[in-house]
Amino acid sequence: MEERLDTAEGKRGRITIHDVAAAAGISISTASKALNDTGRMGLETRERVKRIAAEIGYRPNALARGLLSKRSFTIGLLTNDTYGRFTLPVMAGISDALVDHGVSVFLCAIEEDPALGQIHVEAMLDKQVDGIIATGKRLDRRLPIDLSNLNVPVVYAFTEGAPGTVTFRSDDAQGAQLAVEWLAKLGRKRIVHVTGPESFFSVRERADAYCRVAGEERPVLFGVWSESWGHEAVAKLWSGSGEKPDGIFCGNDQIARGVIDALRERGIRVPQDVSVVGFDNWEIVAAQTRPPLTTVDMELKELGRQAGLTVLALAEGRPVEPGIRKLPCRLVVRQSCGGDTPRI
Amino acid sequence: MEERLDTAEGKRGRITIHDVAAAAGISISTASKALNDTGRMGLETRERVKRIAAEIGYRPNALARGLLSKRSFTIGLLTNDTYGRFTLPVMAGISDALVDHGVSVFLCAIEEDPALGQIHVEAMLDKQVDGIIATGKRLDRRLPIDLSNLNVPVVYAFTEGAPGTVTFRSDDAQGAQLAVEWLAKLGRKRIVHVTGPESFFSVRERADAYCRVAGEERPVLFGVWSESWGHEAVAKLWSGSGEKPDGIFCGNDQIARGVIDALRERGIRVPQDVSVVGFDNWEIVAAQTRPPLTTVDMELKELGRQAGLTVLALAEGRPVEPGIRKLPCRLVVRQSCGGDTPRI
DNA sequence: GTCAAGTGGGAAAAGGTTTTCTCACTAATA
DNA sequence: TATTAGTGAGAAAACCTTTTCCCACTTGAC
Repeated sequence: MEERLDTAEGKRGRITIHDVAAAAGISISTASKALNDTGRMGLETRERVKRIAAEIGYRPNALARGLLSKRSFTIGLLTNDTYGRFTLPVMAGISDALVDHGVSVFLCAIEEDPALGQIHVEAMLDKQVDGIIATGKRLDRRLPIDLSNLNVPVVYAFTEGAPGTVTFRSDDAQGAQLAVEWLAKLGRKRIVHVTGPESFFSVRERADAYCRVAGEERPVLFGVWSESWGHEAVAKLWSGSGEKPDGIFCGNDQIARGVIDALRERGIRVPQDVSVVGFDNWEIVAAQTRPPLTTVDMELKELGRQAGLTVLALAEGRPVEPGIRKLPCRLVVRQSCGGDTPRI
Repeated sequence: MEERLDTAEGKRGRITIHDVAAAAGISISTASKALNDTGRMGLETRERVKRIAAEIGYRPNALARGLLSKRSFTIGLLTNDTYGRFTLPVMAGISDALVDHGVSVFLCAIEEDPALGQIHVEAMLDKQVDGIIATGKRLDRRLPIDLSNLNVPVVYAFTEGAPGTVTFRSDDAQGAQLAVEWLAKLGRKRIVHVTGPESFFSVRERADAYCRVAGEERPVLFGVWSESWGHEAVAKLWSGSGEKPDGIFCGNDQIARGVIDALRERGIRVPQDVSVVGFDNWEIVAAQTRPPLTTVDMELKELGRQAGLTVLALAEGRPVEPGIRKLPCRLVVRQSCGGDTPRI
């Protein structure tokens, strides 16, 4: 018995459906139909074929299948986020959503190089990807390559998309609101916002939401995305003679880190004297600050998951309404604000 | 002219070699041979075909080609490094090396889940990947899945491989030597080593090299991979009554960051009083410390590049000698040690 | 005993490409 | 003139599946 199977496998190369058919003593069409639960045949035949296929370790060749079905069960993920801080969670979400559907993901990091982008896109199209997801490190910038006239569906995630397409992004206004409301709920009255360059769309969006919730007159300090700007901002805030803040909403976790360090250096206690909230929930920063940082998570993994399901829907011809979908952020409570809400 | 081309394209779906043949008034075999520079034909015919193919935007279908050639021009990258700190540079190197050869990369993040790993490996095999590169976050741990009996070549990068295979890793001993020699060259005499858990192979390897260069009697403090351990270690070192160190070689950049912060809090100047070297060159940490961190770079991108070229060689049947290849590290000089060497 | 309907299964085409073989024709040689 | 050698190009097979169509056979009804 075993020997017969070995002989069947003994043929050169991979096991094909021919081997299954031969081992079961039937034709390849019947074998195919048995394995795919299509066509008509005796239940007993069907199950025998399945059993034999499993025994000899048959796995269908996706290339041949794709050639016929015009579906490769493959999608491309294009990113210009070299460092991968945003891309990786998105990628994880996509992969997570699609692995059940047998879809694999090509990852192409194209930096800011249009030529490289072109090469990767062409390679993906040659490989008949069912769709492409474009992602980046900035909501208000496009990838350095035009994806609008491809004959495969394109979905944008965390990067600016073309008109008439689907774009997923985080709801930064809602995230900012979450942060400021949390500070307010903890009784903080003199809240300030220390954030990145005003040229970033999401900076403006977060700042606007902050003003809406905290009050128009509350100060916003624009700067750069670095710890040192956090230090500097604290120096600025504490240099004047006026009232000092008791809550600081930071534009990202790195700034928050700088702020917290600067406060500690001044002997100001976090969270007793001042509460600090970050943005991004970049674990590696947020969890290592002292105290660990309460921060806003953009749910990038969920964003990736939805982008994955959407590109799949488009690939299968299901209708999807174009537009920008804003996904809600989530507040991750650690210890930089005080408050007694249990850790999430 | 344009209209004729449009009509040619007007057929349903993608442009195939049939369209090229039709447009050129020749058979598909001749078209194929013309485009691939094989077979015999008039030079003029060959060039005309190429020109027409370019004009109508023909691109060969990689699925069909792969079906026949048994090469999919696709490889799989398997990683359990969720955060991507090590995987991303490796990925960038692989992609960089292979894009010229028309090879695309499937990225599969499998966490520590063997079942998920199995699913991804099977999906990759179904898609006829030409090879697999396994990478991880730890040199001395295997991925949670056995890749030894696949009928595609497997190369290991920054993770422990199976016997008889090719494994690429960084030369941690050489990297540690680089760091300690640099401290010595700057005149530091009382060097200590603050590092991660002794259970890590690379920790032991770096520590051994450190002892060899700095002297057997120099102290090694094992701990964990975190900033807070860096703080703690400084507290330990400065709590005793003995001579204080003037050079600290840290097991990674996060520890170094903690060490530098702790030193500053004690009013000890870096680099004037104490020089600090890190390990990993994790830009986001190393560049944000104050002062910026001199650290050892493991050249992961180069490692990825070599892994990519190796798996390609194996896929093409070129012989590759099995074994462990250690790639040299590089010292990245910033400002945490002093010294007048220009920034690299 | 004929017809219709239903059932189990196979033959063949299709998908796009590459490769091997074969053929027709020309030019050069014997 | 008859043979050879060389040249340009096409037909067909192969890669592995899926799917459509068809065939042979059985059963039940008339």
